[in-house]
Amino acid sequence: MNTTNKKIEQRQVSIQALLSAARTLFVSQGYQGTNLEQIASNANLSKGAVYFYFKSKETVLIELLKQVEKIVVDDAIAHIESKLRTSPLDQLIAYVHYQTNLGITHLADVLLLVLMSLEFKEKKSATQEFLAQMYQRQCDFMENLIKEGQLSKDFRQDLPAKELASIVLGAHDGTFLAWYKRSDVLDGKDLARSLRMMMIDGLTHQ
Amino acid sequence: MNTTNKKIEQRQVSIQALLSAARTLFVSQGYQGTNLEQIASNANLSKGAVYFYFKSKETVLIELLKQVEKIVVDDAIAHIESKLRTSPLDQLIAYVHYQTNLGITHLADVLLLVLMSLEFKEKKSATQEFLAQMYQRQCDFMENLIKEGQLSKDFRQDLPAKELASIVLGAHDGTFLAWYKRSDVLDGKDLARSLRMMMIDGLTHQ
Amino acid sequence: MNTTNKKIEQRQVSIQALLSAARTLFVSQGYQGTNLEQIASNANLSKGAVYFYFKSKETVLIELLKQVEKIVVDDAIAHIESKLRTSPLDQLIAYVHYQTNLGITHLADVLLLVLMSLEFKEKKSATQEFLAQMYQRQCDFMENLIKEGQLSKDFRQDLPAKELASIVLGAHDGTFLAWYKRSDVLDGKDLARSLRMMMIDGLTHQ
Amino acid sequence: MNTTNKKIEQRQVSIQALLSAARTLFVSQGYQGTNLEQIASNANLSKGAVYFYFKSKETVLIELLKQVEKIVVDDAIAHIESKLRTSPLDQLIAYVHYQTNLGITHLADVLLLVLMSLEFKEKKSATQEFLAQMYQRQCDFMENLIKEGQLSKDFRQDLPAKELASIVLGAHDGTFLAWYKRSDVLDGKDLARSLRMMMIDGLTHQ
DNA sequence: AATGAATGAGCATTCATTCAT
DNA sequence: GATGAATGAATGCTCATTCAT
Repeated sequence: MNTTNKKIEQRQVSIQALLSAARTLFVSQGYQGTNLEQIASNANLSKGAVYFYFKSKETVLIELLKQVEKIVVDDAIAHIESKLRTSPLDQLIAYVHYQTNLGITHLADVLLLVLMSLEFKEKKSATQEFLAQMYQRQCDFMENLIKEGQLSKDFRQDLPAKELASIVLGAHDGTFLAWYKRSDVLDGKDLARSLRMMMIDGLTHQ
Repeated sequence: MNTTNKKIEQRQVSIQALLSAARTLFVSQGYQGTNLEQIASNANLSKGAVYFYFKSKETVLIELLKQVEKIVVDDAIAHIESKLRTSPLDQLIAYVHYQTNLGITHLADVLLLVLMSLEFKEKKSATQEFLAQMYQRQCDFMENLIKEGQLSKDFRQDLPAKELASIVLGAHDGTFLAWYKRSDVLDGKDLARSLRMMMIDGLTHQ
Repeated sequence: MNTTNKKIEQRQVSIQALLSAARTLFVSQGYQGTNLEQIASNANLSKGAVYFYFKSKETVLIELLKQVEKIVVDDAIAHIESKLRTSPLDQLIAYVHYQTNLGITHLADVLLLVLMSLEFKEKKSATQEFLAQMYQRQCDFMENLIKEGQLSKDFRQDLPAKELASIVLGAHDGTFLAWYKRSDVLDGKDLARSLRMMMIDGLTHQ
Repeated sequence: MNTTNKKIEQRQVSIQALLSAARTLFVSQGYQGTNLEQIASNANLSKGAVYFYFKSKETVLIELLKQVEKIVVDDAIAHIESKLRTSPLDQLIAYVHYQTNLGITHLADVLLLVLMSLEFKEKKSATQEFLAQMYQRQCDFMENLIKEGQLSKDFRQDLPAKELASIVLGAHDGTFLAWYKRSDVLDGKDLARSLRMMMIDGLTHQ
């Protein structure tokens, strides 16, 4: 391996160390509650290094959110859309499985998304716009899925799709937060299974 | 009205103005994102006045949370317990009605509770302890209610009560957050009704 | 007693309570380290009352210092001058007795003088000027006394009067401060006697 | 000189500039009377720089006091103990010489010690404890020296050692303060000589 | 005679950001 | 590629002072 490659590799190591430190800290302390000194030192680097790799503190967050969007939105949608031939109910089941599974495999990413949405809710900024778009995509996707399910009579028709979609997404977010608050007394598998069944049975109730 | 009464009244006016301003700002910008200058000037007072009435910024929040606890926890539990003779299902219905109704009559209070819980999650402080106790009470209450409903066969028995309780509470919180994020496109009544039915049908599914 | 007299009496009671509280606090915490709230509440009054009786915080101090000047300077000098016919040595003995005695009967006053002199040393203000004049009077008095004693051969002539005067005054001040710092382990009577003898024997050494 | 050395040197320059500015200001205005802005700008730096080098305002003071302890206590004691074979009288003479000399070579340090002792007298803090220990060491050292001198009959035995020690130390402190108050009219050499002789003759008086 | 309410300037401290090296 | 030094704006909080009652 030549010098340039080594450098590029080192670059990636440092960037990943910084992003990883930032994710952990943003989730546990919030964006405002985390300072650059903490991010840098948790990555065994200096504050200056953060500015070598990122334009600002907010850029670090946006970079993280780009990674999260891929996992939580892009891949989720792709995963379901790979099953287009199946019924809306099967698609919903696949979606809910996918999402509850993320709570196990990518908890920090999911929480980061939920928490940053709230922290940047009313703060005009690049981050806010990025998050709003991401949320909109999730809502649209879920609303469409529910609408199809209502047309196919898989799902209940007595409640409007838009509101049902918000509840499905909101219940997921709320459950992740509950899991985060009380992971000491809750069982992750049971929680995931309970959420899935509550959502599916709730939506298919006639 | 005598002089003393006028002063007491003025006191209450100022305190309420400050608390009200603080609630609005804490909900929209977060606790850390709000500074005392904003609270004071939104109440048409100076920063110094805040310290005349409250020991610290955190005391303002705790005072608000005490009010919220009464509305969201004490009154809710009292409301349900006034119906002790009724079936667990009826009690759950009453609870869910009560809570969804709060989203209309006391949205800011409910949101304050949810948001502060997250912001203070890992911050050792009086606030954190206060919030943790409040949340514990809610969880215990809901878990007991669900256990009773499972015993009486009102509710499904295939999922554990503790996790179901977390989902009911989490779904409420998540839905309030969704409502806050997208109140422009959602219909409050529909959302409340959808949440109630999803929860009740989800829990009573056999 | 008529109403007016009662009022005048009440006035004096409040003023004395404030001055007394202020003296104690200024001595133990310094002028800057004491706030008006403490003075007022230690006198069972409100902050506003202080401003009813005094123009400002500094006025409170100046009022106290006027009382102190009478005791520590005026009365001391008068006391010695009542013995004008006696020898300079006897006058010095009388002075030193008087001053060490003040450490027992009026410790707070003496300390207030010493401490405020230091705290206002380089702060241009009415207080500073007042203190400087008081100190000047003490120095002049002592220097003259020593000069006379040197002329009468009561005192040593190998050291200049001005510097000796500063040492006598400084030793007193320093000893009062030492007493204040370590009154738990020192014996007041012994300390006073030791200081008197060190000063007298030191000055009369030939 | 390499880069690292330059940085280390720059570091020391800035730290010393800050400490020096702080010493001057603390002595002339007191600790409370000095704000960080003054310290920083007197060192041609910004307020932030103070916090780059010191944890807090109080840390700046403690750092200064550590330097002072070395000069005023450690070195003084070491200086006398290097003469252990000599008589207590000679040791006292050496001590008094050493201390009066400090008034010329390290006036600011000596004054800082005296003034901060008073300002922190009743303020529970790290500084207070540090100062109390330093003062205790001085008292113990002087008391022992006087006791030995009393045993060897070098010093008077009619007064207790503990109180005599307090007077020697107190007289020094008081004289330094007098010198600071009136250096314009006093002669430093004469003052130092007068203090030395007053102390020695006062202690050896039989 | 005295108080409670309110102000506003001042202060210690934090922190994102810049920059020379 | 990365750091240490330094900045300056922002913030929670204190406190002397004012004033209506």
